[in-house]
Amino acid sequence: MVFFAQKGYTGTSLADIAGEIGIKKPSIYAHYPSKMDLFLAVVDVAMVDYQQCWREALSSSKGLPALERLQSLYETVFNHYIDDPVKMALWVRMGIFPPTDSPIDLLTTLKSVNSEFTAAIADIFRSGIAGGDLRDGSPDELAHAFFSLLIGCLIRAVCYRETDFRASSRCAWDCFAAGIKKPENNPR
Amino acid sequence: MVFFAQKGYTGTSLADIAGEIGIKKPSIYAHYPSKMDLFLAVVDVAMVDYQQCWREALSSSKGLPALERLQSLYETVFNHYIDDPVKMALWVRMGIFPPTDSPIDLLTTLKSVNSEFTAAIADIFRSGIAGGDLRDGSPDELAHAFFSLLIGCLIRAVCYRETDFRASSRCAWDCFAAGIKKPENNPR
DNA sequence: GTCTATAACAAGATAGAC
DNA sequence: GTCTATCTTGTTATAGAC
Repeated sequence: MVFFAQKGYTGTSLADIAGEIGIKKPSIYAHYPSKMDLFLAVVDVAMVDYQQCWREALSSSKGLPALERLQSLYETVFNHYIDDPVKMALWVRMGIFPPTDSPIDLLTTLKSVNSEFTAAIADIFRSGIAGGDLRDGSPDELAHAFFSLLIGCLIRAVCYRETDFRASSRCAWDCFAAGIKKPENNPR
Repeated sequence: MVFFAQKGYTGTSLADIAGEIGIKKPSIYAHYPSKMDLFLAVVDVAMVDYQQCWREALSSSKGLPALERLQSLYETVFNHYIDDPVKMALWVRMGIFPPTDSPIDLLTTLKSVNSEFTAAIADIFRSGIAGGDLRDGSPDELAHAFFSLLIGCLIRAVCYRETDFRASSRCAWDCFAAGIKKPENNPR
């Protein structure tokens, strides 16, 4: 929902939401028992969308060499969010600043959802290092670096909405890719 | 202020703040004409602190070779925030999700503050490329990549508070540094 | 400067008619 | 399911005593 993404949980009133969809405030309670339940339903949709995005990206890139696969994942997830600023803003907000009085621990939930994908990224690094394509290093730390770059680029895109960061984010990836690639063996 | 960082502007009540510092709610109005004025004063402190951090980091690293200077800046700013999670949370929140009903455009203000430092980083890239230390590329895009990695690492640190990301963020920098460095000229 | 008291208001939530 | 009307709570803000 647009309002939760832009104004946050406490900043959004039920009157806002009701007006958006053309009904009056009390009618919301015919669909959701409370504001928090409505919010959690919205978050749930975003969470499923996030998981689908990653799972599809992982399965469709299966078999690629490590570096190309990482780039494919980076680009797929980046494009998934860069084209939908509202979705991205909601996700960033929930991931960093969930409402403090939520009945379930949203941060913990999101982290456990994410752990599936950080583990997958770490595995790709592991196999790339084992295969000699990638420079040696800790797979977990490298996965952290991967995610840091990705969310850093996405967040700058949220923040500077008027600028198109596609090219710059591609540049960021190119630098990172050059840094994780195993240096060519100098002939002789 | 702790509450603004943790619960945001709308999520923070004046009663919270008054209780924190040991006075009663109405007494706040002896110091600030409104809640928003109080908030803007807090933001102003954070903004000055941010500028000081960057300006000191820039001046104390003056004269270093481009790559070392970039690393010095990265580490200085990272450490400045990693040691103070509240300060970091406030800064991230204001930078991404400022209150929507602020009388001044906080996002624009922050961006103009930041433009001084993105320009400085781009200049360092420019001179590093000219001097042959760094790989060729667009200085502005490289500066974007630098900031993306930095705030990505910081935001992951906000999010996963229980994990110490110092080592991992150093790893992220090492990858990036290896990627922006000019490849050694293969002898022969 | 800080307090008690209170006004004015907005927001979440509920009851009951249609 | 949706509405009007109402209740309750929490919050900003002000007035006036100490």
